[in-house]
Amino acid sequence: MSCMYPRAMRSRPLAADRPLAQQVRMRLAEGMAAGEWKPGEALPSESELASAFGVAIGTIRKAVDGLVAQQAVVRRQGKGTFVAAHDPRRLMFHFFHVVGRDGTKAYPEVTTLDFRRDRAGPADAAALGIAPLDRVFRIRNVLTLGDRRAILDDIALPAALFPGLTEKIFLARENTIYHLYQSRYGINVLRTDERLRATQASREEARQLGIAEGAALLEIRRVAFTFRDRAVELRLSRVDSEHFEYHNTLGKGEPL
Amino acid sequence: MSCMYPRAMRSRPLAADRPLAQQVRMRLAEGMAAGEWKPGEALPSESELASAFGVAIGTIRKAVDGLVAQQAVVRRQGKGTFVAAHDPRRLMFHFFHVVGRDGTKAYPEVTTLDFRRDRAGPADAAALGIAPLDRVFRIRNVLTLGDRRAILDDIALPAALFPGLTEKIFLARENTIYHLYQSRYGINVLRTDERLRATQASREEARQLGIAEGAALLEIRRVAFTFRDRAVELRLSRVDSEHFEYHNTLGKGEPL
DNA sequence: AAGTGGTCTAGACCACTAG
DNA sequence: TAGTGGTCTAGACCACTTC
Repeated sequence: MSCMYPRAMRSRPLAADRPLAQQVRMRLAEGMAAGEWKPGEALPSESELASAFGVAIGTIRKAVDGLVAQQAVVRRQGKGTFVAAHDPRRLMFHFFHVVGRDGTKAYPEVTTLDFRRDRAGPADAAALGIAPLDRVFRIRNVLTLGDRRAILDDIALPAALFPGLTEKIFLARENTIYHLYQSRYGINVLRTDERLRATQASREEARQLGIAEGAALLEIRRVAFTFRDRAVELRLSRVDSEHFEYHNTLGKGEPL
Repeated sequence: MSCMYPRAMRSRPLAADRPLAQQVRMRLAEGMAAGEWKPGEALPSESELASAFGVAIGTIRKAVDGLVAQQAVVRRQGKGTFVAAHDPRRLMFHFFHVVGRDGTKAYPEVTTLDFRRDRAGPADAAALGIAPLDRVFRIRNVLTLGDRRAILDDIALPAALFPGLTEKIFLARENTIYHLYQSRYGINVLRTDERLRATQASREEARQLGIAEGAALLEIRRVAFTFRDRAVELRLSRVDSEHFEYHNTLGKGEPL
């Protein structure tokens, strides 16, 4: 006698034809994007999710595996599964690849030089996936690593994603800018796209970084994305290449 | 009545206490590192592996999942699981991140300027994990992208990993240098570590790249690793940053 | 003791590939 | 048609956390 093969959710209308686990993963991702579970909060337990979605617990586990691989959630044995929060290690992985040439790996200290409201130019709009003339916030920061000015950052944020943001709120943030994105706006950066090139310091750049005009600068143009590949930040970084470098490891996974 | 819980391999001596799936993955990785299955060849089928290792097929699948994530193997439905080969897409992912500033994404054409036997200096030795004065091969290449010289490469290879390599063999290679590593020496690059900084072209660099002395150069110092995190190549690249840039995406995984 | 994630098993059916 | 990987189920036991 053959076994029943109960296909849960078989009556779901929009269920595409993707594997169940992927469908579950997308539904969970949407929930996080919509703020149903905020960064740091716990998702329902796997058995709860299994009965809620009407699938086997193994399918839930596979779905969550995908979210873990994306670093969208973190599992803690005996406690639960939590929406990823920006602990320092996560920051290091996703955002901060600049290290001292001598091997130093300090966390940067940020000083904000300027904060203003503006409208997007054509290049900003293309990078951020918004319309030209849409509102943006522009921020200029200097990042210090170990008592030395290392990086000059120009950041552009689509104002639509950061309702009510003001210079006061921005400057009053407790931790990093990513904590702000996350805690106040529930925005979690999942992917970044970076383009690097070499330039030479302009007079103004040299002054603000405390280096010589014409010194070698490493320029990084980065776009950060959240759920649904929505761009949340455009950042132009200029790194003092005399004392710092960009470090990148490809092909991770556990050893062997 | 409770179910039996047959723990296969329970008598294995060195079986550490790692999960079964990880043990299986490591055994498979060792087999590939030892050349038991060479790049492009098929592994035994999952059911064969399951009975060979004495574990459930689901455990084999989990082990292979890990190898797939590492890009050490590729699955093909209906055909089998194959040791990764250096198709162009894989190359693009692991090795080649330089693109035209206008968005061009061509494959590079390589011209070898020099090939010689030498001994490792202290810096080479440290990067490659070998002893100073160990034998190395040194190669200088110029890479051309779309009719323009783009990159000047200085490569150092530990001679111990490339027995019998000669300039003649090196120059007679059909495809890329990675095809050579793979087809002749069974070496598969799984991980790379890259450090980038900005410099200015020396007189010789300028001459060999056909650019102006003092022009902005993007310098990439890369170490490539194979199984067991063994370093197989040290490469110093200098990129014409006027016309090209380095492109990097972090946090992949399927969308959403 | 109860609840959570972590690992493993056993076996079903599906989809693709080849002879 | 036979064999391969791809998906899903159902349920066992293990390890960690909290009360």
